Amino acid sequence: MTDEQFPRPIVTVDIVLLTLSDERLCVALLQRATEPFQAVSGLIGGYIHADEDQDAEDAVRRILKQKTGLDGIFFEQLRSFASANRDPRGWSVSIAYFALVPKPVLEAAAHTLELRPVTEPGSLPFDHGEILAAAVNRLRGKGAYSTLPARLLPDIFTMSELQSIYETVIGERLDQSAFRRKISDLNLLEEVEGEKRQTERARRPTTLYRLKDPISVFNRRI
Amino acid sequence: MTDEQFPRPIVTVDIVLLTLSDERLCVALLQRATEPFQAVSGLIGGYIHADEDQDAEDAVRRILKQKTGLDGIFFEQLRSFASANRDPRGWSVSIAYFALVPKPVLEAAAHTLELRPVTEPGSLPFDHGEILAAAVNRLRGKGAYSTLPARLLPDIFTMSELQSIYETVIGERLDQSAFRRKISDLNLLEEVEGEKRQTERARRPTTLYRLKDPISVFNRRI
DNA sequence: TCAATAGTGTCTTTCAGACACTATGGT
DNA sequence: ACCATAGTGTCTGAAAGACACTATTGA
Repeated sequence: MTDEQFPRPIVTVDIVLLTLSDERLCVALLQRATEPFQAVSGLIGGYIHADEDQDAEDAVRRILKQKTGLDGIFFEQLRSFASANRDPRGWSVSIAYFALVPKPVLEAAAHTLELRPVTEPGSLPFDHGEILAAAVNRLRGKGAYSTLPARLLPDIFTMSELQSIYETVIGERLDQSAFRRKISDLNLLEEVEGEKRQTERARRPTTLYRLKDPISVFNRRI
Repeated sequence: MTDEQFPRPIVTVDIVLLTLSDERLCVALLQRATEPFQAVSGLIGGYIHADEDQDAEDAVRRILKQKTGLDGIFFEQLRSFASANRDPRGWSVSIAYFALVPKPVLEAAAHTLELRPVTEPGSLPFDHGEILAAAVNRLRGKGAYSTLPARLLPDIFTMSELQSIYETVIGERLDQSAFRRKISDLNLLEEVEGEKRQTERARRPTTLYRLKDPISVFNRRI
């Protein structure tokens, strides 16, 4: 830090907003209003506003609110992407975040978002394809060792729904018995009183659960 | 990304350079040449030079070379720290990296670095304390599931040295038998011909090993 | 009673931890 | 012969996977 005669790079925040639609992991995209890549769908992003944002997380919250209407959803920093050529406007830094939202919450709040399966995201502007891939990787990796995947469900859910979401995130089938045993050993959930059966075509009523802690990380793989 | 009338933040790169000294994990600090915090020891860092650096990793390599003389050592991105008040000069972004270097390599190349145990780093400028803590956390967390800790050893090492470094990084004693079994199951190492006993006071000669791959990540905990 | 999912019991295998044991070679 | 470290064998207990089993209730 010896010299400050260098041009400052552009700094933006980009958010990989993930949700579950039809048992598939999907990314929410927004059509760009301005150049470059005007009218192309890309990650939700924006400049940091030095006057209103105290830190990068503030910028994420503001941008999510402004551009999607969402508020109070889970997000965490992924990493930054910084290079001379990722943006045609010049040297730029994107501080990338990934966010998880239950589909119903997304539908209630969101403006006009486009959902695409993460496996076939189509062509994305800038290096958004790479950022998306990094987010999915992170979710898959951390998903097996944390309650992260539960952030894709509503606050209250059944054990089957939880298992199903883990299967989707991790990408493999899990044994029902072992799954319940592990979840129960880890003591992550609490029962919700007034059990009732959800929408499904099941006959037998299902116990409902909620997370004790917003987010838990553990050693053993689910 | 709608508007570009906002002042651009300062963007720097900061490197948490870790090594092992006396069985303790230490961070290498550099005395700052300029304000703010002139003459205070802090992380190795610098501005991105938009003209010479193609990306952030280029900046890391350049800064490491210029400020420490080190070349070709392991580093990876940690995360970014971005806020209005982390730097008295204004809104700033630090893309933080952590790097691992064997002590002999550090001593051979380094200019005037100061080594401090990560457990007692003293008072650091900016939010460098927080960045250091994040780096140590990452190393501890990832260390048990990868060959990362081996980057603190020379290319060729004994099984005992490897075990010892894992113990230091993870922060707990490991059973010798189980350790060797796991390492051998994972098939990470290859024997080096011409076994010889190293410096120690051991009587029996020791087999020497090197890593097959620069870095490996695995599922099971060491 | 049947369909359909909820939820449990138990066997087997795998693996980590503990710990005692053997091996080697300089002094 | 002895010491200090290198390196191995084996027992035990915990947990994972496989899979069959029972439970509940609307239709």
